[in-house]
Amino acid sequence: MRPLAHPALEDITLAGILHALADETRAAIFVGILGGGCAQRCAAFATVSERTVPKSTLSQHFRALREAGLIRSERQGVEMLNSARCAEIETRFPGLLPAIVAAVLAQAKAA
Amino acid sequence: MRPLAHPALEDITLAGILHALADETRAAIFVGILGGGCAQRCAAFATVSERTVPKSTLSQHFRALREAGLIRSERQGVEMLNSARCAEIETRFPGLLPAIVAAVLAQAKAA
DNA sequence: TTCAATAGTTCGGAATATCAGAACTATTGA
DNA sequence: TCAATAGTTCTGATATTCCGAACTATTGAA
Repeated sequence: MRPLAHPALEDITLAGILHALADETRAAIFVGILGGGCAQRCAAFATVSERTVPKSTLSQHFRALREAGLIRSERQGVEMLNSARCAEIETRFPGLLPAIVAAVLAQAKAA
Repeated sequence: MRPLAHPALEDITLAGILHALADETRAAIFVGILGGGCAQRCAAFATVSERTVPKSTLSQHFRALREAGLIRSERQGVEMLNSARCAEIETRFPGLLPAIVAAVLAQAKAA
């Protein structure tokens, strides 16, 4: 288990962000973390959009979000607390995350 | 050569858009089409960001953008004219494309 | 201290997507 | 009719993604 890799702000790329959020499950997880108010455990998303996500898949989704720079993960005892790096990303790509989150919510509402 | 498939507005998904634009080359093409003022031929992007894109790859990129609903392609004589479906998408996901385009430009400027 | 339980991670193989060269199709102008 | 131009499709190599199984790390008992 290698230590968690979080890219520095200047290493976060637009392509990385878009790729990470292009997956419906990951987008839902990210919005869930954002909307949670506080840092969220991975297991909180064992079911997403009424679909069960296998543990290994879930772990890879979190890794993808982490490596894209979208979330920060810190071990807290036996679990992992994940929070969104919104403020940082806002300085680099102003308005990007709010627009994507709004689109996620708009689509969820439409469905 | 089957007829060109353009999704209806209601069939355009956020995931599709993000996936299409998560590729640097495709994002550059899309921004180029947008910034061109008029519809652009595919061949106009034979080199993108100082890199040569093989014809077949270029064709697949245009197909990806088309199937994501980002562009509309119409044959005009021997060539293909591509235009962005911005206005339509704006009604479905307000603010999304402007934010992504701004991010593409911001990142291009930073590099 | 040892053990079991919990939370995530990594490994491995099958399914899937992407890239680019080669061959193909469609349109136009000699 | 033919050649030239602009894209598309086919194909095989390469790279990703998914998920079950095995693994690691932390904690709270017994």
